Amino acid sequence: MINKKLEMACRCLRVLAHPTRLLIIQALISGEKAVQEIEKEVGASQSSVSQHLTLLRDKEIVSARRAGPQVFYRLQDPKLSQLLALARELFCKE
Amino acid sequence: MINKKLEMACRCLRVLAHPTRLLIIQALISGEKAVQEIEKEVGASQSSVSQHLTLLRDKEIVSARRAGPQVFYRLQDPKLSQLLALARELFCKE
DNA sequence: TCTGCTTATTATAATATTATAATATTATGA
DNA sequence: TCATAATATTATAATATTATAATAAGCAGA
Repeated sequence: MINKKLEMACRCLRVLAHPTRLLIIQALISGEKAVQEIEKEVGASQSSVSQHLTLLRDKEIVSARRAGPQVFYRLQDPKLSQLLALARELFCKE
Repeated sequence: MINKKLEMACRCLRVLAHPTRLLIIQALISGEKAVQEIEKEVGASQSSVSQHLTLLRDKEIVSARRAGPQVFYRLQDPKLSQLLALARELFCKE
């Protein structure tokens, strides 16, 4: 009953289902940002943000580009904002 | 930064992010079903299905209706199938 | 190469989630 | 009330996730 695709979708959803990671994704909807900027926006520690970004990268939800000492992250698929909008509609009623 | 609505959306997403629970939701897209039918469709034990249904009920993702000895479950919001479709598009590529 | 800045990794203790087994509840018919 | 079928709850051991602290690694300018 439980196949590979279902497992993968679950793992991706689970990676989305974390407050800090949702904030990171929210921050990236307006465009790519360096880790430092993300840290400030979401208000989490360097290590924490880096680890969350690793999880998001592993699931190919975000991708990274190095520019000198900085690493810029961006969303892989703009459909992600649709997913977040739907989640808001469904789960943030009134 | 992290507010109540965000927390709630996270908790709901986390409840979605489980293989058995996704199968349950999938099974309910075609209409309401008794627990027994759900058990058969998803291939999980009585206790397991019941516990998963409790989590889904707690988050108001499904609702229950008792009819004699049976309890029928259904999806609260048809938008859920849109969410699943989007998740499939995003996370079940090729 | 040394220094400073940015980001990543590792280790770990605390907490949360899960599956299973056992038991309890609820409803119905004999 | 008793027996049975359907569902729910509880307890618990195994596993997974998380935040924090410490350390490492990558890059650029002096």
